[in-house]
Amino acid sequence: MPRSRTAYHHGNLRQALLEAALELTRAGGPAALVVREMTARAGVSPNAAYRHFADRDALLAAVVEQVQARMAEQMAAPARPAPDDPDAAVAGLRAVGLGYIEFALREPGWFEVAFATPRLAGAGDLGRPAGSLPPPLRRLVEALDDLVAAGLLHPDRRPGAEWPCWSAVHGFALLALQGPLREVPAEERRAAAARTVDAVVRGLLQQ
Amino acid sequence: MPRSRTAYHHGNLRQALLEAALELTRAGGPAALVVREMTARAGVSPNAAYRHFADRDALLAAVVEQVQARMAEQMAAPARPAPDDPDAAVAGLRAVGLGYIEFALREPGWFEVAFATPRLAGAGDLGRPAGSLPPPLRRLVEALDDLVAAGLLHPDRRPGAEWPCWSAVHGFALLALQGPLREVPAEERRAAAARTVDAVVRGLLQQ
DNA sequence: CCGGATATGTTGACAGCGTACACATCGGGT
DNA sequence: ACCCGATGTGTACGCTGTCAACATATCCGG
Repeated sequence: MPRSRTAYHHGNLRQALLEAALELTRAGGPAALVVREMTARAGVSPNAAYRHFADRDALLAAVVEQVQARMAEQMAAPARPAPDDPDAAVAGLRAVGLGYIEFALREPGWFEVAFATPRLAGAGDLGRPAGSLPPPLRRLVEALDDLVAAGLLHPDRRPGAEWPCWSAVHGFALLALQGPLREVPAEERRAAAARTVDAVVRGLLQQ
Repeated sequence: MPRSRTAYHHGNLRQALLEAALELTRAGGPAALVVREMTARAGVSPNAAYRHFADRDALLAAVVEQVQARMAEQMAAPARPAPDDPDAAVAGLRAVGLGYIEFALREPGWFEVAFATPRLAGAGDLGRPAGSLPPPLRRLVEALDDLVAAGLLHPDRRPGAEWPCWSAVHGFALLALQGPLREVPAEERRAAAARTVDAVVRGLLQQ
């Protein structure tokens, strides 16, 4: 409810600024988050932003949060498999990995933003409070738990299983966005993505 | 031969600038490459740099080249295995992967620099001119070829085998440098690195 | 041996960036 | 009815990369 648009007080500028910031970073990543441009799009003077964010870093952190949420939404979310369906468990893990890569390729700017923070808040301890993890990571944790439930991954091997998976898809995404994989044709790239996910999943199951 | 140090003409400024740039980026990555600071360290005015580099991007490209060379030097280079030694071939591939990760952790700034280029020159076509590939990549190509020679990887599976390997170690390095893996203790991190390399190698061999 | 051409370094300036400080204006509680 | 805190504006500062004009050292042909 933006009540009196008195032309001086905006209503809820914070929201408007965040939307402008999302628009900017979508096209150009974190580097495209320029305070003056963002405030101009909101029809406001540059310094107005400082009533809502301490500095550019704080602003970026807020954008990161928004982007991570969208990322989780857009990552394919198939129904979790029944505990006794091994094939579905493996398929679920694969889907999480490919979803990660797909998001990165579809929204390069936002993907870069999602990691543009000194410390990815609360992802270091993969510990118990599963609900407090960044949403994309929670998907991965669940898929691995399902793998254990299906009897495909020994519980002893469960701790730390996130890292190989995350490493593979994260690395692939970056090679495809900023690295040499950008120059290979889309078809071949898609095959490479599938093979990468496949290799790490297979390797994980047999360790 | 820096002959007359007449205090106006430097001798070979280009080299001095590159060394200053390496020093700066070593500590702070590409973002720390500040023209004014670099020229100051060389004892010269800011604009002097423009006699040797078109602009900051060209300068960065030159630094990238230097860093990639150092990276190749520092990546463990064990003797290539005999064509009939499967264990040695696998060990070789593992060493390349772990060397990549080790370099990234030992020289975070330089590692970031190594990828701070719009297009990683000539890495897109993993094609024939093996000598023209960036040095770190060549190591990987050789290790995979050795795997084929040892009969562990079917020649049909050889093309594109670089991507899963590179993805895994690259992703791991970034998660460890800028991502959540930074917060986990070094011991655990080392184990995760080994497991990641292991998983992808194992997965690759069984595809 | 000398004198202009050329390479190389300096000076000064400009636009764009994040942001600190002082001031203007609006909305809500006493 | 008033005033006070929240919110937006204007001005300014230091930092960045980079351009244009100028100064100086080196080299090459007469």
